[in-house]
This record gives sequence, structure tokens and C-alpha cells, in this order.
Amino acid sequence: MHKPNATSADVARLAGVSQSTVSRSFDPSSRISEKTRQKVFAAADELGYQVNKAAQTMIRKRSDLVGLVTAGLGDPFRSEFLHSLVLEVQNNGLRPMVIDVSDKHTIDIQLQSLVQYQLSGVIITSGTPNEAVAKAFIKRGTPVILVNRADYSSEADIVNLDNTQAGVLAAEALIKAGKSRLQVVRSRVSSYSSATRAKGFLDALSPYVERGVLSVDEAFCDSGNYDGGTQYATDMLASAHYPDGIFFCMDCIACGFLDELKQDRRLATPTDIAVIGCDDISIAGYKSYNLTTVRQSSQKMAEAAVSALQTRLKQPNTAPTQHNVSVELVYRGTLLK
Amino acid sequence: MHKPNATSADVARLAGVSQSTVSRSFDPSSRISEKTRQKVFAAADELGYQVNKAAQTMIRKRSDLVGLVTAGLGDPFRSEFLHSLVLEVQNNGLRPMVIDVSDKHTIDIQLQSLVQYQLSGVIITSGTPNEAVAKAFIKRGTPVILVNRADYSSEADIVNLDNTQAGVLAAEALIKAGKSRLQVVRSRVSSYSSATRAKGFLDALSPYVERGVLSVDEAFCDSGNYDGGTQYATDMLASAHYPDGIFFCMDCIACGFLDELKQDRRLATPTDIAVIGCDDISIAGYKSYNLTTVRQSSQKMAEAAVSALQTRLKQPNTAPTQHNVSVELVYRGTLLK
DNA sequence: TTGTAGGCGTTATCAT
DNA sequence: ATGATAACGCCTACAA
Repeated sequence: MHKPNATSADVARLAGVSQSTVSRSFDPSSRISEKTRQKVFAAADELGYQVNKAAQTMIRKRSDLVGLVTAGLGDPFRSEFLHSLVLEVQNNGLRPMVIDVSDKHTIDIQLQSLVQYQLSGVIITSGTPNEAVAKAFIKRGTPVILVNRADYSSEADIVNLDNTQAGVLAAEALIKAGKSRLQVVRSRVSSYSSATRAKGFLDALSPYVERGVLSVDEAFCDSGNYDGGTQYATDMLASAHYPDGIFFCMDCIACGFLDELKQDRRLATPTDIAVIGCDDISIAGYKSYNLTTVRQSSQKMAEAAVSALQTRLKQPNTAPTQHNVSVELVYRGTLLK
Repeated sequence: MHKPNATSADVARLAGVSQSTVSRSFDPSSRISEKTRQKVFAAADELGYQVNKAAQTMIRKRSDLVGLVTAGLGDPFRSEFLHSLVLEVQNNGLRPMVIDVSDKHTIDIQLQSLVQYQLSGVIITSGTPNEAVAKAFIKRGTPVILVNRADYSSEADIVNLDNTQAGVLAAEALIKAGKSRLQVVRSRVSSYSSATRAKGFLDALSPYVERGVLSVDEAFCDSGNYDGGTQYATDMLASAHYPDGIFFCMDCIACGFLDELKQDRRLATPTDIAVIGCDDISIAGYKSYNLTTVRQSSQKMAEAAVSALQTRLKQPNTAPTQHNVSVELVYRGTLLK
């Protein structure tokens, strides 16, 4: 008899035990005679009993819900990363509640819901909610994990991609390829990630610049997506001097750039101009782009973020941690090894 | 004084009213003197009070949480659609809980969580959980919306893209362009959507075939993604007879096909061979592909799905509805208007 | 090992 | 219009 919404009391009645015994039976750490437990499980099974998380949450004061805060999913890397996060959260016995804060008008309402639902933790993957928000959660006792953000002073745990290293790898590869007129390109409204990548790139090159071996400059496109890349290519092609090596802080910008370049037909990669992207989104590997890029593993980042959360749930009062996820260069057609 | 976790009782004490008055103050449909309400709001504000959804859920027996069931997010259209759903759910005062059921080993655990959390509704966008699962939810009193699935007999509300019409539009466009050796290509393990698109395409052409005006055949690739497309192109190019017009049931397959074609250089689009995709994922518009395709608006689908859910929440006992979302042909370079 | 009882924070019912 | 009180389903001392 599959009763629509059986409670633990129903199970207790059917199994001939007390309600608390039923409750205990589902707690692995509770010592209960194997016989009783089986009896309870059988009854629960028969009734289709499932624990009521709302009631459980009231007592435990944690819901096992994890808020995944993001600003949009249009950017392919964001969506790949969110997918990794969802899977990782699920694999840890937690449930993902997704919060998109790209709409500034409703952002407060979205954030309120995070506290209303007694979330066990919050993983913020977007720059949008400022650090004050993170601190407010922490003050309420909700662990916060910050992913790829600038806040170093925070009381929250931090997981960062090694953005600096990404820039360094790109710089080294271009030097090794013998390129000497270099550029680094990112969106005018840059994220922390992009800015740090650019800085890593520039810093790695500065000794060479000082020795007069090569030149580098920083350039910007209007938006951090495909269209930004095409627009940048148009501008560059209209200018007097071309670089012979460019590091784009996001793959999607690089893809737009490559498409415009191909259409223009004057410059060929990697001979006239070498191109390196960053992220290794899936289309970077498509034949049309075949983009040499710095890969960041969204899976590794997700694992680090959820693992940091789990640690903090177990030990709430330890000092905040910081974790840098390593990156690697993937050679493809726009800069040969 | 921003108390960490203020309850309505705390607010009541500070405002000098009863706890039930506080509760009522936050219910717009409750008639309360404006003066008291302001007093309560002020106190709530001071304490940083937020309603405890767990307690609310216990008594209301609904959590305002909506389960979004999907199988993976790798496919670009899936992820664009999920994004639309998240936004739409949020805009309706509900919260999205994402459930990825792509891992068959844990699918039961994931589905259990749906009932544990007392979800207000479930939107299933994947073929994976069979119809029995949907019926189980409905029996428990949880509304289920099925999106782009085959189940017509279900007791659930259904939102479908007009997949048949998508096939028809593609067929008509190819005929108008004067193509006569046609093909429709989809993954060997096809979704309901793809199968219906192919059928719409074939049915629309059958009168022409009978009159001997043209030929059509059905072809399959090994996987429903970019790689499936390249593989299909390779096979086709190795065969004796080429079609002069192909309808791919998914954009990403078409993109793989186009890339391989470009590399081979023997056949040019749209002259030698016209190509039409389906979905209008964002890369379809990229210059490298410039793919003529049948657009399905993920936003429209999301709106229809959430609206169906809202309707059912208000009127649980009405007959299940079915909604078809219209599609349109977007002309680009692989088949000119 | 098991049962009893109290309480988590809210909404809803019934008085006043 | 407002206040008291009884649930909602579960966990967790405490007792046995």
C-alpha cells in the first residue's frame, strides 16, 4: 500500500515500533539492532516512505541545499562549470539550488531566498554579489565558497583557478615560438579572472621588454564574447601595425577574432599571427577554430569548491582556506608546439 | 541589532505584537491595519528577519521549490534551455533545484530527493526518467510538466516544441531552393525531438517522392554532437552519391558536418549542398558556420513550461494540457533565401 | 537497544 | 484587527 505521503509515524505503526526508532533506523551512526532496522526498512518500503526534508531541516538547522550563485549562463565556460558543480554537489549528498543574479533588479530577492531556505552553503561563481553579501552569510553561519573572485581579505574559503599561471604559460609559449610583437586582449569590463590572466602575461614578459627583445601591449574589446572578438579583429586589421602573437583572456573572444581573420584572408595563423585562448571551452577544439589555449578544468574547480564546503561544514571554525587549481597549455593549430 | 537568525517570535517581541500578527503581516492577502504592519516591518528589518521556508513548508506542504530534471548539460541547447528555465522559475517567485540524471547509477537517489524536499513541481526536460516516475509524482500530488517528450498518454501537462513543423519548414525550404537529392540526419540513439523532426521532414516530402520529383533518405550518425557530424561527413564523402540538401535534426551535428566538409574542400555550401540545422544554438550564428536553421526559442518553451506549472498549482484538478511552441526558419549562409 | 516527550518556526483555526 | 493555541514531521535528550 503506497500511501501518498507516509510519515515516520506511519512507518512506526506498521513496523510495530516507536517513531523515534524509525528516525534512528535511517541514521547510520545510530546503534540499532539489525533486526529492528530491517523491520523498519521493510515497512518504509511498503509505504514508500521518504524523509521530509522540511521537518528535518527545522531540527538540524541545515537543509543540505547548496546555493550555486552565477551571473548568467550564456558564456560557455560558465555553463560547463555550472554543470560540473551540479554533478559534484549531487555526488556529495547535497542538492543544488541555482541562483542567477544577472538581473540587477531582482538580485536582492534572489539572495533573500538563500537565507530563507536555510542553505547549508553557498558557492559564488560570479563577481556580482559584493563581498558584503558573502560576509552576511558567514555571520549567519552559512559557509561561503568564493570561486574565481578578487576578494582576498574575505572570511570565506576561496577557490581560484591559477589565473596568473595561465598568463605565464601563454607568454612562455609565444616567446618559444619566436613571436615578438605581442598583445593581450580582454573585455573592457573585465572579470577578476581576465584581469589576473592579463597581469600574469604582462609580468612574465616584462623582463624581455626591458631587454628590448620584444614589445607587449594591452588591448580591450567591447564585450567578453564572440562579438567582442570579431569587433576587435576589425579594429586591429584597420590599424597600421599588427601584432604577431595575441593572448585572449577568454576562448570565446578568440573564436570571434579567428572568424573575422579568416574572412579577411590577409593574415594566417599561426605563421603571420599566433593566437592563444583561455578556458578550453568545447568549441575551441572544433576544426574551424582549432585553438591553442590554456585549459582550466571545470571539473577540478568544482571538486575543489565542494570539497572546501564539506570541510567547512565539518569544521566550521577553522581558518579560511585558499586553493589554486592548476592549468595546462593545450597545443592546437593557432600556435604549434 | 542584526541577530543571526531572528524568528517571527523575536520580531513580535520587538514590535510588541503577537507572533501570529507578524506572520500575517507578511501575507499580502491578510487584512491588517497599516500601522501594525509598518511596526512589524520595522522590527523585522532591524532584526534582519527572513521567513524560515522549512517551517513554512511543513505547514503549507509546498516548498516553492521546482525540480528541473535534465540529463547532462553538454549539449548547448540543453544548457541554453536550462538557463531560460532558471530565469523563468525565479521570475515566478519559485526556486529552481537542478537534478542531473545523466548518471544511471545514482538516478534513484536523485529522484528521491525530489520527494524529500516537498517540491512544488517538477519540470522534466530529459527522456531518461520514464513515465512511471512522472506518474508517481502526480500520485503524490506533485505537478509534473513534461517538455519535449514522447508521452502523450500521460496525466502530466506537456510542453512540446512543434518538432513536426520544424521538419516541414526544412523540407519546404530545400524544395524552394530546387534541391532534389535530400537527406535527413540524426543520431542513431535519437531523442523524441529528433525523431519527430525527421518524421515531419519525411512526411512533408512524401508527395514529391511519389511524383518522382525528388528522392529522400534517412541517415544516422553515431552520436548526437559535433563529432557525430564530422564522422557522418567522412562517411558521406567516401560514398558514391552525394545528396544536394541535408536537414540535420540538431545544430551541433550540422556544425561538425560543415567543418569536415570545409576541410575536404570538394563540396561548397549552399551551391553543391545545402544544409539546414535545428535549434539555433548560439554558435550556429558564428561566421564559421553561418548555419541556416530552424529556431526554437528556449525562452518561449521555458515560459510555457512554468506557466503550465503555475496554472496547475492554482487548479490541481483540471485536465492535463498540451502546448506546442512554434518554430521559425532562420536563413543564413548554408541555404540562401 | 528502545520508548517517551519536548521543541524546531511557521500557518491556520478559533476565539475575542 | 489581533491574540492564543494546535498542528506540521522530525530529531534528540532523557528514561527505562
